[in-house]
Amino acid sequence: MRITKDYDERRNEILDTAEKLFRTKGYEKCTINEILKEVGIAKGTFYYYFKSKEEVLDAIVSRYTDVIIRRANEVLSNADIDPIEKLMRTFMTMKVSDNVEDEMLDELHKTGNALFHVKSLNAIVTAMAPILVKIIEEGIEKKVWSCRYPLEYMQIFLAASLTLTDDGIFELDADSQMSIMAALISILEKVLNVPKDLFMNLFIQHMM
Amino acid sequence: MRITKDYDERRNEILDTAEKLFRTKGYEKCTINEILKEVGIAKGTFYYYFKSKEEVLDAIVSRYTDVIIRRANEVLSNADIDPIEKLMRTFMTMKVSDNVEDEMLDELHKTGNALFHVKSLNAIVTAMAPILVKIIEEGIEKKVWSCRYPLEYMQIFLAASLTLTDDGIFELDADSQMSIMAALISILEKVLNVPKDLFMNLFIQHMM
DNA sequence: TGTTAGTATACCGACGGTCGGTCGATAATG
DNA sequence: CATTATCGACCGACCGTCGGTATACTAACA
Repeated sequence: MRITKDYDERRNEILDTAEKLFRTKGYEKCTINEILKEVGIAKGTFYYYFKSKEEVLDAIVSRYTDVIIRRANEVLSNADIDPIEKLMRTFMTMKVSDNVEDEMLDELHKTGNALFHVKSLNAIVTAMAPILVKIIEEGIEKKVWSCRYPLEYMQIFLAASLTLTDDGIFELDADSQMSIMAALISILEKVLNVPKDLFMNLFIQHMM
Repeated sequence: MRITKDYDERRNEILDTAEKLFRTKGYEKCTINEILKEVGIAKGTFYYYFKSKEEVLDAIVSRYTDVIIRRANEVLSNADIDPIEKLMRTFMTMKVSDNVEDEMLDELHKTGNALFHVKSLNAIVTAMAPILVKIIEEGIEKKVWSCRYPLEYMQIFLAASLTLTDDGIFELDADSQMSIMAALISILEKVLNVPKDLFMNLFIQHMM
């Protein structure tokens, strides 16, 4: 009758299901009862693992941002690649879907989910900006580029790209999003004082 | 016993009260019953004017964005001032508190209000970007500056500044916010290909 | 021109139903 | 037998509905 499971297993079960439902219905619209029904547990069990609905959202946001941060740090600590390549790869780890998870993340934004957007935006900018700054500083030392406001530029870059490419906030078509990406890259070239189209050409290469 | 009022008067009464409460308690935390109690009306009356709580929020967002858009258009259509001055003034109309309303707007962001942020961000970027583009184009014609991606740069500028200076999303101190403003202005100088610190000096003058 | 019947408009508040969250009981585990 | 995990009835707060009512406006008639 009563099914007991390992703590982590059950917890992830709830997390996976909640994420799937948040993605399809949106956080606000999705009820806890729906999650319970889908997982096949009782109310009490849910609240044994999470103390509120919002805590589940936080956990989901963390799962994603942790992955992004980990990847970025791996790139950062790799001594074999030059700063330019590091910068490109770091941005790539945020956008390119090398697995299914990233597409799911896009879905989560679509459902008009303000809270999710704000939470992940904050988490990513706060954690990513310092990593990017280190790459910028590495490039300054190696005379690859120069930069007046490393931290602020990175914050601006991250905030703008995460906000403008979020389908839950702006419903821009693919062309418009590509134009914005091009503009962002050109800004990056300008603030780092590198030759025009240097990053853009590399970006196109990376996309192939 | 029963107090009847003019339609617009009652509607604004509800709007004013709701805004005050959203500002002090936050949109999510504020209940409709609290609004009713404060205004001194019944449930039915509220729903006679608005079909949902969210519709009230939309109306409040519109009230603010409409003012900003109107001011921006006034600046745009003024033939007596040059593009540089137009650009500065337009940005000023968004940030400088020449009346109390703007401070109230800041409060609304503080309460950790994701939905309000997303709604106003969308409204402002969508409406302001095209106006700014016209100013940019005017400057291009008059050979004041040049610009590769007018629309996209303005979208990026607006999205970044509105997001990063929002106390409800990032809790940055005054110094950090000023640094970001400085970085944003320097980006503006770079994307418009004007001399370094041109806008920055004008900005400082405007602040005096 | 004063009266009244009729209509549109603004307003009321009890009620329904949903949903997030609590809690004491209880089954499995070791 | 103690700890851990699970259960589900229950609670209270809240959003939104609905049938009905008071007030203001209009027009027709005396």
